[in-house]
Amino acid sequence: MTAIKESSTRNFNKQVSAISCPVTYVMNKIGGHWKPIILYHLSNGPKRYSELKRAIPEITEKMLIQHLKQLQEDDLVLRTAEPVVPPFVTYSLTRAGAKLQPVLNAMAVWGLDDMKERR
Amino acid sequence: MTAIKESSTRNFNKQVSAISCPVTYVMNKIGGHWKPIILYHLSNGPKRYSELKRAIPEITEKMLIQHLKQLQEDDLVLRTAEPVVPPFVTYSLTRAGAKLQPVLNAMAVWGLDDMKERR
DNA sequence: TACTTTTATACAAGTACTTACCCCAAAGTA
DNA sequence: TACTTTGGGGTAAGTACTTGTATAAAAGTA
Repeated sequence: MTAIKESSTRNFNKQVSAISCPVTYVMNKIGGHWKPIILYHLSNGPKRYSELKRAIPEITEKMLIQHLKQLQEDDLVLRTAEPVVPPFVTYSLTRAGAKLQPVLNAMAVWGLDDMKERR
Repeated sequence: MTAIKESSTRNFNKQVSAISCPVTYVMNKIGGHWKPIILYHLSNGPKRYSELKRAIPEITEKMLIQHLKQLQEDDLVLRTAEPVVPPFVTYSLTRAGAKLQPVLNAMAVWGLDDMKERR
């Protein structure tokens, strides 16, 4: 799962900066390329793993799983597995994750507007 | 400047996905750890290079310059240099950059709230 | 003269992110 | 029997991100 050194200079810096800058705090939680995209797709309601995969065809399975795990650890996403075969796993937003909606919406609005302007 | 291969699989995927998902489009422009942070600091008004450096002590000069350049290329940030020695360079948001304010504000609001909840 | 200031650039090395490919369980279906 | 389905795990290799250190110009200051 690509372990991240707890004590790297990098990690330390990111943690320090999060204390004083709220945007830095947010980026530590949902930064990176895929997380906001995953959260955006989940904001329309819970989805199965395979549905997410279809909704975001460009992401590899590895990345999808990895980010879903990190989002679980940060308590933004909830994983619900039913013990059947083949597996039936559903991902949904937690309360904290649901609160990200205004952020994701603001992003989507800006994105659509910017795409239009540059056309 | 760490050239990025135009034709990497990675790049291709990111471009493809941007077409259908507005959040993906946004992440292609302001994704990564530092860009939103830089934009956030510039949203309070234009700043000199050295002011940005002081405002974000955890970023290295390399990263700061590199991201400022990319933001210029994406037409989100404007660089204004006065031809004096020592140099006097000011960075400010473009019109498109200024429109990101709702996004950055939504982030800040969520961050402050989440920090409070988890205390 | 030597040191400081500001805004960078260049190169090497380390760390993280992403892809590519192969593997698995256990029930259902051909 | 053999193949399909779902939700992953493991490893290696490639690519990008980040740091660290050295370097520069040209005027002002000690």
